[in-house]
Amino acid sequence: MKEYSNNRSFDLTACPVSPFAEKLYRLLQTVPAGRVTTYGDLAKALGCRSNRAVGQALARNPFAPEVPCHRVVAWNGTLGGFMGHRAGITLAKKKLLLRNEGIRIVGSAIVDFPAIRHRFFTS
DNA sequence: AACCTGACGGACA
DNA sequence: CTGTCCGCCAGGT
Repeated sequence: MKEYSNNRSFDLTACPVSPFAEKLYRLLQTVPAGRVTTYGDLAKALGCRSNRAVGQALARNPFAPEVPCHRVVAWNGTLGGFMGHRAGITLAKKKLLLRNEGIRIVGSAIVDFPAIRHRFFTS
């Protein structure tokens, strides 16, 4: 069963993760459907200077789709750079998930990316 | 502790 | 456009 006492909608009891990953997942959950974010944005918001560390944590995300890792795209709004996907999540499936949330994709690029890019820092 | 890996991002050929 | 290389750093072994 899931516990929500700490604003989490994933079960850390059943599947413990590192503090870094927990922070990341919780942050990612603030990205609403229909919006996307990037690895770099997540890293920056976490005060982490390694976007790779973010990607690594997302790659092992055991809480999909509660933790919407499919809303994380490359810095330039493309879905590419998805070399070596794991956990059976394919690029095609991500496209479907995103399109199901109203996000339009042409080729491997998100249409109107800057407009639907979620911003963690108010500006 | 040392080493390897990587769903990144940038630079370069 | 493609392919390499490198810095980044958390996590796994």
